Amino acid sequence: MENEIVKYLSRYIPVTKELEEAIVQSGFIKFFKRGTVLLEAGKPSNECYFVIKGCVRSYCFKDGEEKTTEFYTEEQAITVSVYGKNKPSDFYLECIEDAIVGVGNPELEDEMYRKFPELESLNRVLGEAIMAKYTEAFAEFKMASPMERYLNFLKTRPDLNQRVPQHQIASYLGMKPESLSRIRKRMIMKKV
Amino acid sequence: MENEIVKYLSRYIPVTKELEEAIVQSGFIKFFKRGTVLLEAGKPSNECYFVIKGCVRSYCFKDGEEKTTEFYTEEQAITVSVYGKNKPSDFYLECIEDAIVGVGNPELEDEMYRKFPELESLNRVLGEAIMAKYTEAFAEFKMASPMERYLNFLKTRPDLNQRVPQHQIASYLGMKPESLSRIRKRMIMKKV
DNA sequence: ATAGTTTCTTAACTTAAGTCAACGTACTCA
DNA sequence: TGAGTACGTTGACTTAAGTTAAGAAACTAT
Repeated sequence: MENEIVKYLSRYIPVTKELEEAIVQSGFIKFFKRGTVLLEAGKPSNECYFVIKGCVRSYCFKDGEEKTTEFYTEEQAITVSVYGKNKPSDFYLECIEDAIVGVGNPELEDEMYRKFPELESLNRVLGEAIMAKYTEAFAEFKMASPMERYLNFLKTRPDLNQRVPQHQIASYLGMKPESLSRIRKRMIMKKV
Repeated sequence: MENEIVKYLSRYIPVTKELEEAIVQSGFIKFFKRGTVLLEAGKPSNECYFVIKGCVRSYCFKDGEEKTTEFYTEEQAITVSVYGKNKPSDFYLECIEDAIVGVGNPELEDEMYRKFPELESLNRVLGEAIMAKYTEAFAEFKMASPMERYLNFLKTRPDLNQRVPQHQIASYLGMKPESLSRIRKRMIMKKV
C-alpha cells in the first residue's frame, strides 16, 4: 500500500498532501513477485531500494556457493552499493517473498529533495541511525561464537526464522548449513 | 591542521572562505594525546567524531575481556552511537595515537547546516557511501575464514598492521590472540 | 638500568566447525 | 500424482579455533 510509506515518514516529519501526492505520482512504489531479481551482481545499478512489505535477500557467490549476506524486511533501507556510481554491484538482490519496494534513482531523489528539503534532512538523520545500528550489529557478530550468533538472530529477528530457509540463515550467520543444524540439535539437547 | 579538513571537504564541494572560517572558529577541531578516552561505555554521548589525524579505537568488554571492534584512522567518520539520543554508549572510544579529531554536537551541526546547506547534502551522500562500504565489509567478514580475514585485513588496511598491537587486531578480526599468532606462523611456513 | 608490566609465542588439550557422503523428507511442477 | 530437485539431518573424519598455562620478548616508567 502507498499508505505504508506515508505512515513510516509521518512518524518523523509532517507529511503534507503535496508530499503524499508526489510520492504516489512518482512511481516510487513498486510491486514484485516472489523470486524477482531486483539487482544482478556484476551490473552497475542506478537504483536504491526501501522495503515496504515482504523480504529481500542479498547474496553473492563464493567458491561456487551462494552466500546470503543480508535479509531486508519491512521498513528497511537496502544498503548494498551506492547507486549513481558506475561500479558493478557485488551482490544480487532477490525478493524471497512477494514484496512492495520503494525504488529510487538519482534524478527522482534530487527532484524530491528540491521540492521537499525536509526529506533530505530526514534521510541524513535516519541514515546515521541505520549506520549506528549496523556498526553495533557488526561488532556483536565479531564478538559472538556461532551459537551466540544464532541465539542473537532468534532474539533480534524472530520473524525471519520462520520466513527463510535454514541454509540461507546459516550463511547469513557465517557458517555451513550442517553447523547450524548441529547447533540447533545441541540447543534442543540442553533444554531437555 | 585545520587545513586537513578543508582539503577533505574541497574534494567534494567548493569550500568558501566563510565556510573555512566557520569551521575554524567553531572549535570543531580538537587535539588529543595518545590514551585519551573520547567516550566511555555506559555514558550517553552528545558528540560525533571525525578522525583527521591519528587513530581512534572503539572497544567494549565481554566476559571480562576487552574487545576491539573498530579502528578509525585518517578521514574516517566514527559511526558508533548516534548522538542526540540519550542512549548510553555501547563502546569506549580511545585515541591510540596522538590525534586530531573533529568533534561535533547537535547544536553545532544544526547551525552549520543552516548556514551551509550544502554540508548536509554532502553528509548524506558521504554517509550513504560509508554505509555501502561497511555493508560490503560486513558481508566479506561473514564469508571469510579467520585466515582469509587476516589476509583481507593486510590488504585493505596495511598501515594498521604496523600501527596497532596484535592482540587488538585479533579481536578486531573476531578471534583470540593465540589464533592470530598461529595463523601468522602458518602463513610464514607456507611461504618458505 | 632495571623492575614490572604487557604482549607475543608455543605447547598440550578440548571443543566445535568444515568436509564428504548418505539418507529421509519436503517441495515443485509438469 | 509421481519424478526430480532442493533441503535438513546425521555420521565419520579432518582441521583449526578456544582454553590454559608457561615462558620469552618488548615496552614503560621510575
